[in-house]
Amino acid sequence: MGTRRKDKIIAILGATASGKSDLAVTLAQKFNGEVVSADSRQVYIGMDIGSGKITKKEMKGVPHHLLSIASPKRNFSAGQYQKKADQIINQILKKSKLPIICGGSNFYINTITKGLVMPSTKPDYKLRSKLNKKSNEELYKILKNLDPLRAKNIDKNNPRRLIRAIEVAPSAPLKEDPKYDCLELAIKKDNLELLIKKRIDKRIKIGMIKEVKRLRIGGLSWQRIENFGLEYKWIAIYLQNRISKQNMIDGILQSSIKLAKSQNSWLKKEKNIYWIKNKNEAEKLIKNFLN
RNA sequence: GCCGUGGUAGCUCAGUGGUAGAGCGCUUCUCUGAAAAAGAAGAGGUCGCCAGUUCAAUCCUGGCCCGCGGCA
Repeated sequence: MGTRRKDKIIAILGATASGKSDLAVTLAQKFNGEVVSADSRQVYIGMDIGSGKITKKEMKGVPHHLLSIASPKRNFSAGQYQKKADQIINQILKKSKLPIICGGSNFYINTITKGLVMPSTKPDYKLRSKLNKKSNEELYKILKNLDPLRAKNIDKNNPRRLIRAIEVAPSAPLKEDPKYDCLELAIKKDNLELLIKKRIDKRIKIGMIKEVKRLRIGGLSWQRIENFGLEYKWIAIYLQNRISKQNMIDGILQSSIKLAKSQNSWLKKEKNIYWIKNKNEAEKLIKNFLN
């Protein structure tokens, strides 16, 4: 009575600017795959250049999923991502093709690779904005009444965690239930700083600033745009004449480097990751894995 | 040259006659429906240089060096 063998999928991980998208396309071509993006910004419509979304041309005919699927006016979440990604992955598997998850939002990736079992309570944004006005102490008190157990080991200084805990209270124990057999490959790359620098210039040249203007004209508040971070944040500040263009570029660079570092340190602690330097190493590992 | 003003953490600056502070950055870490988000911890200083006053000077006094503004 063995458990059913799990379906095999691939995940391409790595810091921003490490070359995930290209590698995913190459591997998809070689192994009859389709790419499932795992990026918390690329899910939004109209956020293309600044989020580094792959272009039609760069896809080289390989189907890509979960890009431009949500309005930037609404919040997207890891839970929504998990549901959609599961659907897509199943569809790809039904076609006997190989799902290749590819992206830099490691929390999103974990919802799939680890099969995080999220609390069933959906985010309640009205409640959140109400709770956002309260101090951490007040939030903690509320949580303590609702869910004393959770209150014991929560980070008391983190309003987002407190608010979510109140939202789902009383919470069930945290669980993981992986649905797939996943080979996780992470790209090891030096010189990220230089790559990021070049990338900023290129993106400005092809209209990244206009893209942000368009978002604003499309009805997003500056606050909302700044919340998206990195290029969106700094360009929005620049467009409000709060900083110079050079400060904007410096800001994007600095935040991007910071992001890359935190992505890498997230990946470093994951046990099941294979670190690869190039596509040959990736191909070998995948061949092995699929046999 | 004269008058004024400033020199304190990598950066922008608070501050006090009694063991040196913040914000940002940096390093490390946390994360179970906002994750490019939200948090935690830590490392960084002969407080421009030299002398004086004082039990004690980053702080008061004098000199010097450097930056900035004005006058000539």
